[in-house]
Amino acid sequence: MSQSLDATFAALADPTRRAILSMLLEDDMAVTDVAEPFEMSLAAVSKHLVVLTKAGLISQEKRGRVKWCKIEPNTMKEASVWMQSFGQFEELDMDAFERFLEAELAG
Amino acid sequence: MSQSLDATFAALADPTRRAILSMLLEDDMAVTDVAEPFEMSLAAVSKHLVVLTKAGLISQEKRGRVKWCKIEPNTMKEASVWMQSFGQFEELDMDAFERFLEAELAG
DNA sequence: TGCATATTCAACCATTTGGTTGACGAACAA
DNA sequence: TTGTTCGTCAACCAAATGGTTGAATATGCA
Repeated sequence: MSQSLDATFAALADPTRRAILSMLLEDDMAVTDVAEPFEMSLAAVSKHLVVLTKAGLISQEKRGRVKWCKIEPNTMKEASVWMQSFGQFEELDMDAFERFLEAELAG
Repeated sequence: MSQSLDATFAALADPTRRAILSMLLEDDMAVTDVAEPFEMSLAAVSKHLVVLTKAGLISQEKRGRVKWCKIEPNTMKEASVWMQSFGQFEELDMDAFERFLEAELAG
């Protein structure tokens, strides 16, 4: 489902979370492996993953003990297109544009 | 000059600030006029404008008593480019997008 | 001069954010 | 069963965020 731009941009505002997204671009990963390169606790990384999940930027699926994280590109696409619209379609009604995106990307 | 992605995304995470950017797409505006449609104090809007300025998303120029705000599209473009690096997005449904554009721009 | 307008500053407040630690439950392995 | 690994939860903390109000500054105008 389509997440809010608020949550998407807030999630992207943190460098740790952007790094996590870059890592997940390579491949799906378990929570412990996601946390490994960071100099913070596993619990902290786990919280970052919750933020990313709530924003719809990743999804998590538990198989056995292991919770796998994978990128959900649609949400980022929505934000990306919202941003590109500045400068390209300056005359657009942005409210209508947001409604359009929401409808398009929901499907 | 290039601002940090942290600041750019954090600035974009607030709906008031995105609304301000949409308004400034139409035209440059004075601080008081930017604040007018919002149900919050002028000081609060002034703070939002500081955030947008520090992020490089707008610039402000004082002429007489009036401080004019204008969009700086380059910063948003840089963030947009960062997102494009996640280039896994499927293309938007361009037919639907063009129908939307046509409808919007006709009005 | 004296007053109104435009904007910011300063102090304050409640909430959110990003981190910590220790305890916990769930799943595997011996 | 016993122990180990995976991940979250709960409580706590400091700092940042988004808002308020009232005072201050700076410009323009009569």
